[in-house]
Amino acid sequence: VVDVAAHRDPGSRRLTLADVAAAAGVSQATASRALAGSPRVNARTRERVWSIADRLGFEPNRAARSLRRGRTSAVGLVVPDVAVAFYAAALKAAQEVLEAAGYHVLVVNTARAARRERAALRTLRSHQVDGLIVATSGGYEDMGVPAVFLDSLPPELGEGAVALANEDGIARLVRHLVELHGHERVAYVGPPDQAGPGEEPLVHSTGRERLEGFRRAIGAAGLALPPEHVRLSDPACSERVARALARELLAGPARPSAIVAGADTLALGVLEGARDREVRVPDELAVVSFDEPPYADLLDPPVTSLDRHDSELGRLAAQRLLAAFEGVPLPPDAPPVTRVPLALKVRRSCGCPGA
Amino acid sequence: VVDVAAHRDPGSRRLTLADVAAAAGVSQATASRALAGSPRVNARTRERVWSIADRLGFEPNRAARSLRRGRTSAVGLVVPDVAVAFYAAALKAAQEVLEAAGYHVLVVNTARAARRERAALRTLRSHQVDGLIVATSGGYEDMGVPAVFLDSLPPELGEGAVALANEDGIARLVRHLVELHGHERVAYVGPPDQAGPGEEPLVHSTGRERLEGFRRAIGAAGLALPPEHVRLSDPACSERVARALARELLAGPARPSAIVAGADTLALGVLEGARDREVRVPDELAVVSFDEPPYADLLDPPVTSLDRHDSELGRLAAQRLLAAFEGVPLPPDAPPVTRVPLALKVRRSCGCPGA
DNA sequence: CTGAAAGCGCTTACAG
DNA sequence: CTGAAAGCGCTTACAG
Repeated sequence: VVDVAAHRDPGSRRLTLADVAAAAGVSQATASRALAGSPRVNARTRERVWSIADRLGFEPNRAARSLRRGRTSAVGLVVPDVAVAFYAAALKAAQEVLEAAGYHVLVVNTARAARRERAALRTLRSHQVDGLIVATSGGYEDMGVPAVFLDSLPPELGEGAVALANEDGIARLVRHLVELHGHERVAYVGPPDQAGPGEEPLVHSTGRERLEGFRRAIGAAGLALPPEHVRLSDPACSERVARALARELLAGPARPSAIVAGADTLALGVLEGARDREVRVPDELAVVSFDEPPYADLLDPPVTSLDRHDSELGRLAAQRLLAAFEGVPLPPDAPPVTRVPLALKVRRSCGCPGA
Repeated sequence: VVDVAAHRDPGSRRLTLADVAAAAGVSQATASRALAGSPRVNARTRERVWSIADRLGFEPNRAARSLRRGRTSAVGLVVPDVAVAFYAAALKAAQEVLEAAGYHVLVVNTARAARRERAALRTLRSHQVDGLIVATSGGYEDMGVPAVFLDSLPPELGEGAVALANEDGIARLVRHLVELHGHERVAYVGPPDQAGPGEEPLVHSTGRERLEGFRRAIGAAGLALPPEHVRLSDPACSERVARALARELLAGPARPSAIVAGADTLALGVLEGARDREVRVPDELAVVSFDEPPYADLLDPPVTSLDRHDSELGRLAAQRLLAAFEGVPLPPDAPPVTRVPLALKVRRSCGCPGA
């Protein structure tokens, strides 16, 4: 029923290389070489072919080229949710790098489901993508194609991986609360540390790293950590869940004096939960966030958080993939995961006077 | 230099239909028909081919299929900036609809430059995309492929267009300020009403519609509108520019008592500008926003705005494109542009007591 | 119901 | 420096 061709002007069959070659009075082979900028073609001929192709508005058929070459100049980008600012920013940055190198990008959403991730990967394989950038939700399997991982890491690291300095970042937040503000009852609301039941575990998943970072930092500070002061959210880190968790945390008698949120959406949920309980931030409760919320300065109160490097993550992953394409191996002494360090941006939610 | 093949295991040439056919003991033609679910193949044969293909993990080569069929089952999505929440949400929704219908999506960023948009469109044509969804920045030209427009509209409307009810939305905001709060000096900070110099004009561009909507609503309310009370931002609607514009608006003697922001980022900039001038919102200045800012409830003050329909826009555009693929024309009496109506969400920045 | 064969539009050894 | 020809992996008239 689909009739795309009908949309085109009646006689205007799509232009092919043969048309360009005929118009230029050369063989198709020469036309192909000329357009590819091959040095094995006369400079004048090349100019002529170029100008004719340009005048006619010729664009080579990529399907034909891909079929013939056995590669597509396409890269698949697999993300849990493009509508999340973090992934959108990473995608944009990765795309800029890849497009500049002549690759185009196929984006697929997995909705954080391992099964959908596997389906997405198969689709991308059938597209013959030359490589993958994957923010895995636990469904990654080798497609026989170079893969670079972003943010969340599977057991096997493929051609490389780029992630935030999760442990170190959490430690910074905890130290600020403890060393500067003297908090002793610090609770945590963070992303879950494992995939859903029945899904592959993420050995170095972001959630686990942040959670372990928190435990370690609290331990290093010599503080007690009652189990009920550690709360994990749903995988999407939804504000709604964090709000409920914060309400629970603030209900008991051993109420924390500070909360570390393991993601910006969780921090926003915590602020709402505090408001629900009429607990004033920062006077009665300090709140700090791993990721910077959008417009952190305009929030009530402005939220102290680590700075964001979403774009940098995307850019680095793309660069790593391009390096893999060119056969540059990971240096043997290089750490398997490139870690992007994070700095603290102090605002008012922690109790500091703010900017 | 690129050697993707080297990544694959030595002997494991990628599986082809011929392999499946051989394993099933049928011809390639029969295997093809079986996998396509053609009724013109014996049910038992079909089952056998299916199970073998499944066991082998066969995925047909899309480049070959596209080349043969003359269509790709790919749709191009052209947006100014995927990292902007509005486009990210629209993209996600469009993608869900298109993937469910067997299409995949190529996303291209234009960075709001008409020239980059033209380049993107040519790339997509060379991909032989079957259709386009375009949030144009003024560079659209017909590629001989069905196109549906999203949010911003070019002179010629292609197969259809989906946009927000811009005029009506602005009118709602103005009426709320005037009729409920009695404002008489209402200023406007909005997106620009035309493309940059030297670029094609956008006849129905979002910026122009909102601006005209504002002028009309102020006129309908019988209020004066000094020219200096209308300020247009940069095309990206950056917070920084809006902040400067708000500072200017609030400096003069004829200071407005209310500001309508034509986009959420502009509203946030206006809040910052007011803070810079130590003008309290909403006590000394009411602020309302066209789009809802992220976490509007947590801002200081919570921002009164129209509700968002980003996903709906994407979904509708995708559905319209699928209809065009199936040859469903726009009904002759249908308006050329589907308008999504917007409702007011009252919070505190307008002067209302809030929720 | 099944198969042999042509052909989609490129690129690239292979000759010259 | 240029051309004729093969072939990438599918799908689909055309025969049977």
